[in-house]
Amino acid sequence: MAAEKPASSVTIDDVARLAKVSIATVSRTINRPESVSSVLKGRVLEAIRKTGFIPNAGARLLMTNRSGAIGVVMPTLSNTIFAQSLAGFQHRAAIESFQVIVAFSEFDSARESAQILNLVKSGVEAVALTGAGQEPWILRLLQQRKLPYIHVVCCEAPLGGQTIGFDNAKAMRVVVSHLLERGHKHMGVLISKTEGNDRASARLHGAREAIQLAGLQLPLNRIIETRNQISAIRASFKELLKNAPEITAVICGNDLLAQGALIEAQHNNIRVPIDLSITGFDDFEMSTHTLPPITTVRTSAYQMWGRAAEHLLSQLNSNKSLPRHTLTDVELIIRESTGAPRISRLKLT
Amino acid sequence: MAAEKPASSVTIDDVARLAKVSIATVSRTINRPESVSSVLKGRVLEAIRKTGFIPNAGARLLMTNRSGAIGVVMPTLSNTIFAQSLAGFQHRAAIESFQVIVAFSEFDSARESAQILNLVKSGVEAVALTGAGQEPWILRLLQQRKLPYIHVVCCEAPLGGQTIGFDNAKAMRVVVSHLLERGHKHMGVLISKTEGNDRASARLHGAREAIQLAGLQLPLNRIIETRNQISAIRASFKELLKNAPEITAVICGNDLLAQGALIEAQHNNIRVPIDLSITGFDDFEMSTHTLPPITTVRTSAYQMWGRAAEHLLSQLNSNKSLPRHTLTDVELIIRESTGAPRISRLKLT
DNA sequence: TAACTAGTTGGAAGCGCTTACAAATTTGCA
DNA sequence: TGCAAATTTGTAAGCGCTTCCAACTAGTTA
Repeated sequence: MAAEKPASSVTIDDVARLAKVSIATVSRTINRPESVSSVLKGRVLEAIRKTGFIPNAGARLLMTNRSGAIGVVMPTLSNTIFAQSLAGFQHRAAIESFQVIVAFSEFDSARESAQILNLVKSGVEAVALTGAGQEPWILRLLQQRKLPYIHVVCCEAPLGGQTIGFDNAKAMRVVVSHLLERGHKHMGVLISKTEGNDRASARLHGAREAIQLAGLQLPLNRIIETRNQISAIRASFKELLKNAPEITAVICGNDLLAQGALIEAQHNNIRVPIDLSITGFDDFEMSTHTLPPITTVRTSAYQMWGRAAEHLLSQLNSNKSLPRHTLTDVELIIRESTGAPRISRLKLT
Repeated sequence: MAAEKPASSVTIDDVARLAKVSIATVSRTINRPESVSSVLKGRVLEAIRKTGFIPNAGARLLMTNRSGAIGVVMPTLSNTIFAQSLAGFQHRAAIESFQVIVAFSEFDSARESAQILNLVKSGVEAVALTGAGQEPWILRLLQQRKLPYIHVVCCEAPLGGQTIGFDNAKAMRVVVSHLLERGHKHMGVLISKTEGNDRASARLHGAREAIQLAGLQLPLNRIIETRNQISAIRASFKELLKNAPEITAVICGNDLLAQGALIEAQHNNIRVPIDLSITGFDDFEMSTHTLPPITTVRTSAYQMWGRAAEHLLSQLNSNKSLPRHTLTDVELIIRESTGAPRISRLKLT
């Protein structure tokens, strides 16, 4: 009655012994099966099955420097868009059997750096980052270690980094153009906290630019920065209308904000778009279904992040150089939340 | 002019040489600094700083069998509740500097097993699983390898597994009780696909049980299983009302379904709760803000998953045994989406 | 002063794999 | 059939760490 070895400590030696081959042959049948004769391959496979052998991750990583894991850092999951993004990234990585280690910065650069550093320490082979606002030292560290990384949701990056995404400012300019075409002269902006958030900053900047280019004004009290939380958004929306009751359109930095704005409008009997136009950004699934559906910018986050993963993986699997900047399509989706500006004054309840 | 060593290949030897100590001392100042004299510690720290040394993850894992990573498998991120769940889990793990590797089963057991296996292969120290419907072989594999794992969002598990969560059936019975108290006699159920989803199954079962216990019926055509997608949910809601126009309340298996139902109701001029009551499950942030706000069950997913992480981590850090089953609080949150049943017939547009 | 303890430090042995290289075997072709 | 080439297999050398153990130092105590 031989003592059973705990499955967790079955090593390649055990398999080799059982299959009556050398450990090299076992290793080869796992990693390059075509280089092993079918007879031995059969014996080894059988032994692996019998023993429940799973190669030790540490030993493997030590020899190959391949952990099979890639990291991704996002600000948060409290906005659906990031859930979609993560899903797109993970799904693409899973196709090539890569594991995804996920970390959140909570819109804090220092925290982001720490998280990236932890990813490096844990041996990821590549990293995807949200936006391009990272602290330079951590990017330099990635470069020194030759760890492929990519900035997603943006189109330019410091230190010659790679990007995949679109021009946030430009996309927002398109939104404003649409509003201008509809005849709006007085607009307000609801945006995520811009500090340490280059996407939000760029979108705000794009909106301001387009408005000013049209010879109009965007005073500071028509720009409200707010948190990713419906109650906060509703309060901010109300504040915006109190600050500037003359506005006929509210430009939201993302669809979550637009949803919050729409909800608060409903609660105040403000009819959208008759009394007020509202625009979003990102195109949530939900934005088709709200009443009214929301005019927004489709950024295809799921696909974009999927391509980000693909980009990193192909860099790991080959040495062919890839385009430094990949632009993804964005599309203005005009729905019913935007219309002509109202004539009469808006009465707040 | 000495050739610079690429930062990625700075080893403990380089640090030792620069600090003029042995590699053992370097290792100790990293792992048990209290056992090193302050003089040498200073020299080593300085050398680490200068070289940018980061210990090789593979070598470390090989020696210690500690990867500093834990895995989590969820069905999807297409329901906000899982985004919250993942956030709770990751945040708790990050506190103890653990990395989180995330995988999705897409409600497919075979895929779930494969994902769990991949997690094991990549060296995670523990795994959190959604529900208890996993294939037995993969759970047995985890047990054989003595990998701590826990089933979340449920309260009993096969093979003596640990759980943290609540009784889904019981919670749903509470929902139905509420509806019964309001006087409802004819109810329908909108639920996620139950195949391979033990939480949805349990919730459905709980609803059916409570209804039958009240001497009422829940015919099969009043139960619609649907996907996590607003358009699908809306169609299912419509189907349900077509199947059984007599129902006065729709019990939804989660808040996403409830939101979809509410939206479709709005589009059909069905007044909630005057014409129809709707209940949810999970308590999204959004559910306070819909018109009307949704009666639901607060499951505190963020906290629950945070505790799941905590549970696993404390198992890794000590050997003290923990309670096999941890029950979390659930609470019926009564809001305005439930009222008395209507008297007149419902007219569908 | 010698012997002993407690606190530091370094030498060296692996951890479980992959892979270069050599050895053994098979195959192809004159 | 014989010999070179091609294929398959095994031996053994690490990968970069952690940690056991022995050696050394300094501080007590007899």
